[in-house]
Amino acid sequence: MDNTKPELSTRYSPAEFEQRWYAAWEAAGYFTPDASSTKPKFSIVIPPPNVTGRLHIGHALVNTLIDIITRWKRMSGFEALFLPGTDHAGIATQMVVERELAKQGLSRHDLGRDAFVEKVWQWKNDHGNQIKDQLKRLGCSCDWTRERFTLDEGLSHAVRTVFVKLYEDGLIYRDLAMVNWCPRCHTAISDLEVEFEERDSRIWSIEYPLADGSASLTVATTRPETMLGDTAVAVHPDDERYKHLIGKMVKLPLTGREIPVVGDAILVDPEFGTGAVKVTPAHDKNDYEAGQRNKLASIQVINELGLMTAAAGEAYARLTREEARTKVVADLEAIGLLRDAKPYKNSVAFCARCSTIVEPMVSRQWFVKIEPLAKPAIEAVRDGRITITPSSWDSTYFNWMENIHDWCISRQLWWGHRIPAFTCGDCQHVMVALDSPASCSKCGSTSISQETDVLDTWFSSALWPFSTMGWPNETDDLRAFYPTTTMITGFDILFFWVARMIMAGLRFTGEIPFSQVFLNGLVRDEHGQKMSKTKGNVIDPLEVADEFGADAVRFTLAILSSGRDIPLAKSRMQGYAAFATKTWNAARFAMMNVESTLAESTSAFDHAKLGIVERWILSRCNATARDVNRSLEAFRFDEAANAIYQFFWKELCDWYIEMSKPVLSGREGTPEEQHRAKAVLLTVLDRALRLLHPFMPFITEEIWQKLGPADPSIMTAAYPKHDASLDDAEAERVVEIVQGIVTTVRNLRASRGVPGKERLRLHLRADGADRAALEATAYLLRDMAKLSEVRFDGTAPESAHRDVVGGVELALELPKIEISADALAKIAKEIEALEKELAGAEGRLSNRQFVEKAPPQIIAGARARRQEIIDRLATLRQNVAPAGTGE
RNA sequence: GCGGGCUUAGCUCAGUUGGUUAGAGCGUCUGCCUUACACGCAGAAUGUCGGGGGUUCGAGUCCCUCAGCCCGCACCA
Repeated sequence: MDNTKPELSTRYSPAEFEQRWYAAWEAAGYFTPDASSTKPKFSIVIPPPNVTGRLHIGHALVNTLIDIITRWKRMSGFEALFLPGTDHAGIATQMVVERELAKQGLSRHDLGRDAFVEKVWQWKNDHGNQIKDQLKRLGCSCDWTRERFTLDEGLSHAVRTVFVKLYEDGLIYRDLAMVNWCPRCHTAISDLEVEFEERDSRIWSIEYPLADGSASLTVATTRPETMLGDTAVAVHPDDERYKHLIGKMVKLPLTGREIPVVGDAILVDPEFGTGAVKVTPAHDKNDYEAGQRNKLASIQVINELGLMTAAAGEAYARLTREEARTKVVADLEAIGLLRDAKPYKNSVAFCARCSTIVEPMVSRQWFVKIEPLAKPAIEAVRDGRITITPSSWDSTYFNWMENIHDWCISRQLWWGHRIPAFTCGDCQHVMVALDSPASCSKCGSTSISQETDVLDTWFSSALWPFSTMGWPNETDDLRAFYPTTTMITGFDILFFWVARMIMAGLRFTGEIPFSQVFLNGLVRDEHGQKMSKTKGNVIDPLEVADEFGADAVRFTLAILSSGRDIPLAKSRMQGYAAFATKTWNAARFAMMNVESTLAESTSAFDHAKLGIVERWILSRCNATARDVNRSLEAFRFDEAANAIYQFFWKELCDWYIEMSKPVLSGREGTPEEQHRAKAVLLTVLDRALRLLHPFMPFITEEIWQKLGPADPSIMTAAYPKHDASLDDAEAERVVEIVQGIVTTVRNLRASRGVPGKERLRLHLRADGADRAALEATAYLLRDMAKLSEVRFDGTAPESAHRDVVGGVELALELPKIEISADALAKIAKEIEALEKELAGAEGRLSNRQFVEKAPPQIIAGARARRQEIIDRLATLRQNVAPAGTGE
């Protein structure tokens, strides 16, 4: 009770305190959990963003949700770890640096491998902190002392360890295979990194004459340029039209090469097209397999850069695929062998990274034999050790895992984990080991060279939950925080990342990497369109954080986060910035009224002596704590945020603060009551701020600190939990009646156009406890409904307007203002609706089946409702009856 | 082809194990500067819950079916 009352500035200006609080929290070490703590552990690892990237709204969403859960757990008594870090993102990062080099007219080959890699590291050191600063700006409570990078020495060691183990277990093999090749990235990519898109194209029919000139076969293709590499024509072995041709030779147009007609029941569907298929084993997956079956030659006519090779013929060599296509079609037409070129829709494979058309290419690559890894990973989800939320993703997960293909893990890049395979220069013996062997284990030669390929970035990401904790070493962190508790990430990387982490975790740590997976939706614009720079509908999280405050951005993302698509608009953020302002102003009001600090006043009131309004708000606050905790348990961020929003704004501000004003100002009640009201106001504000803190960390800390708390920071204060002893059904029931009466009177005033300053007289009829409670709170009715007096003596005049609220009959004396036609029509409409409902209720209650089968409480509810309708109809009819004829 | 999802107020979405009276935010309309807040207060309007059928005493909720939209996987001569 000093005279230095805490104060908040009159305006909410998040820029004044958000960054200040982040720095203070970090400096105080609040983000850094203690692995040796005896508290229960909660841990979550960040989905590592690309180290060269900038934070986009999708990152903001995921990390906000992670931070909400982490802060909530931390306040709920857990030793909580939010482990941050970044991903080296092989292709993307290499591309960025190559683009930089290109500006100087250089390619990576001009620098050489070592110098180029050094250049990328330099780039990483110069630009890799951007994401970090952006996460800080959003308030993410990451433990920066544990920050990791997928190319750190520790994580690289984990990658090599895993590679060696898988190799030794026979789960990694190197083989010649048809892979997806990106001519632009100049590397193989995995099936997942290929995106298919429907394109309007053509299907060309080409005539292939038999070598003996006796006849010809017509084949169809969507890629005429590949005909230069055809090594056979296939027909179905049972096809009566063609079976006699099997074994004969065809003269391949434009090249003059003779190729055989083969029978292949797998490749050819006799119903499709002409029933004859050209076979290009070097450039088509199915043709490659058919080539193996039929022992066909393979002629590579397209090279690693997507250019036609010498084998395609001098006329076509060095043309691009597109140029070759045009020329082949023209040349065929010129010699009269092009039958037709019909418009055709087909799905084209693009590189997910650079959108170049992928070229199927045969090359020697490293693969992971995935089925043995997938099986236990399927089990872990099937038996519930890992839960996926929303659960509708289960079947997608199973569907993919059960039909999984071997994973191509080698990339022809320079930036990444170089594959720890070593080849003897003399005997070609291949050794896979953590470190470079000094000599060949077979022939003793010291001429050893390491594999030049690097690993798919996702190979290292798959280890992230344990490699970041120090695995394969038995570290304190690994013991304390692994398995992690929760994984939150976008559903788009369920296969890329989540599934692979589960497989890797089970295989190498023998444990699930996390027990809960929450898959969040994808942020779209307000019309559901994907955000993209070209469309110009991108919302930059940093920009909006500056405009509305990081708290508003976080709250908006949380409250919109349900669903697969998250339609985001700046106007929504503006709306929740208004909520922050509301919070600020409510706190200002409280501070103008309270007389003690939070530290002094906690539980400084005797609950038994509290008035009904105080009991009510404490009960509501308690129910909100229950709802918020329950929603967060279920990852229903939208429900949780909404529960706080509704409680804070509607119940706390619109009702409780208004209802407490008469007592707080001293107009009503005793000094003791005033004292208690102040204590309750402070208590409820404190609890509300704590509930809100995970969503809006900055504003809650700024306000809370001004309240003179006992704890050093709200982020380490206890999160409110439901306390059954604070549930007060009776207070809630009574206050609901009070609210109902106030609302009814306000309604009538508005619909009758009663001027705001005119005070009206209200008559109430209630029994026993209700009457006592209403008499005790009559001052509230007077205040909030602008009444001159509230009477309980049954002296309401005939002309008064009647209504029933929660069993309490009310009669309002209205001035002689004609009921408007609108108001009358409204009442008539309501009567009509009630009559309809009454008929329904009566029909139901007189239905024997309903009475026999429905549960008792439903029947009781129906009876109560029927009575309510009857009462209400009576009052409504009375109100519209001409004066004097009413009963 | 296989698998999954969506269709609820003008817009964007909630709606737990079926319980009859379908909610929120934003927007719209009306009246208010009431001593925390006009980024505010009070009040109001709006839904054949995509169409049809079924199960049930009772369906937005379960089943079937039709239509439209979306996503993933596979295939595409």
